Amino acid sequence: MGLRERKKEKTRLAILDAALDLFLEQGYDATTVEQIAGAAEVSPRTFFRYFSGKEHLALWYHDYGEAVMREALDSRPADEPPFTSLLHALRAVADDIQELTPEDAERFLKMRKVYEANPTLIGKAVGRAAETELRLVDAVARRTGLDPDESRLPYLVVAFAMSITRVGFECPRPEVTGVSDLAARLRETVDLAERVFVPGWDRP
Amino acid sequence: MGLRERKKEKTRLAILDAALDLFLEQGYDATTVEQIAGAAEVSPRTFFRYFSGKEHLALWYHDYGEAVMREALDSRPADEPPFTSLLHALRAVADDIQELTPEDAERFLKMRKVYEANPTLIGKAVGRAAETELRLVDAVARRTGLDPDESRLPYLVVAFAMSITRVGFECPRPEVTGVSDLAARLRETVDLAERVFVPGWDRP
DNA sequence: GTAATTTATGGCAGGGAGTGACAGATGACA
DNA sequence: TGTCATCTGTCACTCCCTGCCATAAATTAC
Repeated sequence: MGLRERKKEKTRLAILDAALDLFLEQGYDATTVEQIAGAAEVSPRTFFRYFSGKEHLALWYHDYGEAVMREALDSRPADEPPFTSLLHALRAVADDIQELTPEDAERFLKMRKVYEANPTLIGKAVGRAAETELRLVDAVARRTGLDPDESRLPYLVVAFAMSITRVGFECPRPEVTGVSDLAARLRETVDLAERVFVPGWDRP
Repeated sequence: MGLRERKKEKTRLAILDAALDLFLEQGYDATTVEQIAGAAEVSPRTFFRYFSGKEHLALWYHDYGEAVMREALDSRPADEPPFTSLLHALRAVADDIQELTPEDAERFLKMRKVYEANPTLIGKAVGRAAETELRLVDAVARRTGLDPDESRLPYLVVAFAMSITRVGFECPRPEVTGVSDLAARLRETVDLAERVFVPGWDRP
């Protein structure tokens, strides 16, 4: 990796960390881009080159989570029922969270606190998740050979899987003290949900 | 109803209709609040007194839908399993859509077209739905006597029900030509979903 | 090592969203 | 009719975000 790329990564993290600290200190809404940029020692204009906006910061781990999930999905056998595949993908996400570097884990937990203090952010995150859903529907449709214009099954399968994700992540209590807690809760929710569907419901 | 209230309702609808037409004409993003206010013959400042922003316009029917759903939920027997109650509430929403006045039905369908042309709007709508979810979780927790801090069941029940709603409304094809189509599809999705859960899964 | 090229950064200008404050207009009501 | 409450428009302001251009830094070629 060249000096240029390393520098970019450093600024990206500087902005992210500055933002997280400011959010926790004085609240998400009360924090301006100008402040974040100032704390990270870049110009506001540069901030927008790294992040599309304040919201983008808050959704930082979503894009990563989606990538993990889609990779995991691709690695499942093609003839597996899609819901089963998605649940495995969710477990892969849980595993991945646990393997975050200490720095990333700290960022992750800080962001979680920001979410707890700003319920409207949850809405934005869920909105972002809706876009992920559309891509997953495509993936599931391709895997099953179903046409999403004809069958509502791919939509349902994905929507249910995302519900499980959301419930696993969102529930504020009991309090989460580390990424392991969170991973455990996600796994637990997957286990719980696994038992409530009639076997084979997700087969075309 | 006094003259004052009638006038307010008229302005509200004037703004809404002006916005819908502009959205369809030149796109949601390209339409400014100033234009909407101008077309509705009010000042921009007044626009913001009626709607918190452009987004609020797009979520106009959500608040109403939530109200319908919660009323329907309240009217179900308290000892009914919560998921069953929610599915009945969804059917109530479907019934309600069908009974919209022709004017409201037209607005509803126009808004749907705007959504189709602006996928990011779906995300915002889903985000709003997330707030609805939290309120429904409370309602379900109260009905079942479950503590949402202890059991993840209320969350799951509500999240699954909302998934069904979303799938029913969102799926763009086959094309929807009237509110009856939409109501039918919602009912259809509820019927489909009803069969995929193991009986009694939602009982504490 | 130096020159040429690519790429990141900062500053500036400007549009659009959204809000608070105040003055004037208009319906409500005695 | 006169008083009161409420709605409306104007103004000024902050913040978000983008396009544009000049500068500075890293990369590559020579």
